[in-house]
Amino acid sequence: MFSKACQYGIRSVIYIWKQSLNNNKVGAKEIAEHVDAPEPFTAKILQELVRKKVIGSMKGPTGGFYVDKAHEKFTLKDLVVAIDGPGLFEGCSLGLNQCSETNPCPLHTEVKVVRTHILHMLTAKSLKQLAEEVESGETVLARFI
Amino acid sequence: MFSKACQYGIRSVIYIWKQSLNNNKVGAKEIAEHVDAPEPFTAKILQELVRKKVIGSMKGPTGGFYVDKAHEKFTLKDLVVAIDGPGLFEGCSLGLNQCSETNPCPLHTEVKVVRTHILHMLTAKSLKQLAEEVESGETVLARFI
DNA sequence: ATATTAAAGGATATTTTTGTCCTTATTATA
DNA sequence: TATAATAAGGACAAAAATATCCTTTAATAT
Ligand code: FES
Ligand code: FES
Repeated sequence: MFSKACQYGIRSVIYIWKQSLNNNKVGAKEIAEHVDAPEPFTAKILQELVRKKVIGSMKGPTGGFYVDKAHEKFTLKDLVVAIDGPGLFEGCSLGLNQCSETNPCPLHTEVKVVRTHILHMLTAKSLKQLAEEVESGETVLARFI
Repeated sequence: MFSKACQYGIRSVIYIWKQSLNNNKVGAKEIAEHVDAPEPFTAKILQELVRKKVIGSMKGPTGGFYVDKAHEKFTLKDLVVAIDGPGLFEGCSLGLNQCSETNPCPLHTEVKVVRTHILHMLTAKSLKQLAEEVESGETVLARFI
C-alpha cells in the first residue's frame, strides 16, 4: 500500500509532531532511532518533505525538524501524496491510461469504495491527534522485538 | 496499490477467463495485445501463475493459456497474493515488524477497515463474473487512446 | 517421423527504489 | 569571530522491479 519511503516518512512526521507538542526540535538521527528507520534514507525523505513545506527545519545547534501552526493544515494524505504521488487516489488501479467512469475497468466500482476508505483513513485524524495517541501510549511508532 | 506485474496479471487472467468462456485457449502474444501489456514480461507472469495453478497452459499448436472448472475456486485475491504477496492483507502497513492488536501503530484500526474493503473488492465477484462483464462490454481490459 | 507451434526456462539489460557517504551551507553559542 | 552542530545537496552503491531475448521442451498436425 505504501512504499518504504512513505512508511518511514509517516512514522517520522508523527514523531516530529509528538516532539513538537513539547516544543522540541529533533534531529534526523534521533528520529531515525525512535522510529527504527535507516538514518541517511530517512534524512533524504525529511529533506523532501521540508521542500514540500509539510514540515519545517532549522540548521545549526538546537536545530532540527519541527512543526507548528503553519503545518496543521497538512494531513497524512498530503504526506502520502508528497512521497508516493497521487496513485493511491487517482488513475486506474489496473493501470489503464486513465480512470474512466464511462469506460470502467473491472475493478473501477469497487476501487472507488476502497479509495473512499483510504481517504478517510488518511484524513479522519490530524497528525497532531495521531501524535497525541502515540504520546499517551495508545499507539506506537516502532516495536523493537 | 498493485505492482505493474500484478496489474498485467489481473488483466491477463480476466482475458483468459473471457476466452475460456468460449473454450478458446489463448497465446501470450494475443493476451498481451488485448490487454495492452509488454509481451515477454506478461509471459513471465503467466508462467508463474501456471506454476501456482491459478491458470492452466498447454504447449504446442492449438496450445495456450486457459482456465476451467478446476480454476473456479481462485479469486482475484489469490491472484494478487500469488504475484504481490500477502502484504496488502497482512503485516503492519506502516512497516512495523508485525501487525499487533495490543501494540498497534497509528493507522492500525483504520487499516483494518480498509483491508476489509480491499478483501471485498477482490473476492465479491468471481473471475468468471468479471470476464462476463468484459464480454458484455460493461467493463474493459484496455483502452487504446 | 518431421515440422511447426507455443510455453518454459534462463541469461541479461534497464529502470526504479532503497540505502550510504561525503562535502557544503547555515545557525547558535562560547 | 571561531567552533560546533545540524540540515542540505550531490555522488555513489546495492537491491528490487520491470522488461527483453534466446534456447529448450512439449504438444499438435501433417
Ligand atoms: S477505470 Fe480502473 S479504477 Fe477506474
Ligand atoms: S500494527 Fe500497523 S497495521 Fe496493524
